[in-house]
Amino acid sequence: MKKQKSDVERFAQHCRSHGLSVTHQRLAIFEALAASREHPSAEQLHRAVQRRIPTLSLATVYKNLEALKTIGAVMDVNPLHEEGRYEAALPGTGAGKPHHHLVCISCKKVRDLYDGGLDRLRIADAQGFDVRAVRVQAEGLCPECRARSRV
Amino acid sequence: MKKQKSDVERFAQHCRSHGLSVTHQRLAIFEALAASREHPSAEQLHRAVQRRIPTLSLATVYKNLEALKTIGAVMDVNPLHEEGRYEAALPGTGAGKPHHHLVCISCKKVRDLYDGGLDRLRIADAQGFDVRAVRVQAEGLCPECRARSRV
DNA sequence: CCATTTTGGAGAATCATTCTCCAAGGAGAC
DNA sequence: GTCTCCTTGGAGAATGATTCTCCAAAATGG
Repeated sequence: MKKQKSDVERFAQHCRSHGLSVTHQRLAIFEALAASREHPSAEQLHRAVQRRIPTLSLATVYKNLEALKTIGAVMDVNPLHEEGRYEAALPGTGAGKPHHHLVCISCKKVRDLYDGGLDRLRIADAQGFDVRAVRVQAEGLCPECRARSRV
Repeated sequence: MKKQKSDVERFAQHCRSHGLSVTHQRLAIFEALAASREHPSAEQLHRAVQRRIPTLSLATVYKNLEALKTIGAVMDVNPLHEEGRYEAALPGTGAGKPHHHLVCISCKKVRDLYDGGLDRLRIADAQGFDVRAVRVQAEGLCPECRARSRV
């Protein structure tokens, strides 16, 4: 079909214009990701693509996801997945009250964000989920990393 | 000081009422977490508490964080930190437009959430951050997990 | 203080992710 | 198409975070 072709073309151009070659492994990984609405893990993508390319190694999936992230063709669902981060949750600890987070995309620092306006958010279409909490995560560069990147 | 004492008491009661004994390791870990505004990792907490309890093992920190999570005294900053999750980000892939996420706290499934009302959020006090993106994460039980938990 | 559970410490085991090294495959020039 | 050059892929080892196993020590309830 025509539409499919043009998506592949767009991807190929995006890669080439950023200096990445277009291998069939890379293309297959991207196609599998774009076709899924599951926000898959590297392992799930590996399994999916292996049906087409049985020799595909898991390390290749990781290498390609990393490469595609740097050219903006792929995103992490979450910027804080490398190690667990915790906060106290008992009243009196400061974290007892509802709050949100500022996350530095460079150094991964997290700051609390208290903003009454964000506490009244309503989810219009919860798709059958029983929503227990709505968290806002504002992602950007912290003051320290801004200063450092300006040097 | 009086205030300090009462926080410790509150923590001890919370533990006992949930069937957890109150060890000095557990208390020290909670105190270190409550005293920090850094949203520390397990490793950072371990280093902090070791100054008071040099023999404390890292495994103990993990075991206690897990135990305290189940009684609600501690929370993860992020429910998706066990493995990386990805999405395509090129126009035409559906993930190109701004969107938010519904996350199941039980099975960790992620669904896209398109809601124009959430795209206009402004951060009142960005604390010097250069905010690049504001993501809303609605956490709760997905339809499947709701059905399963009702059995 | 005694008996019963729960917990802590040490290190091995596991899981996700990254790295190393070499051979194979793409991209551009002819 | 063919020849280089450089990027990429595959295999498996290495690393880092987290969990498990096993036994001794400490907490709880009487």
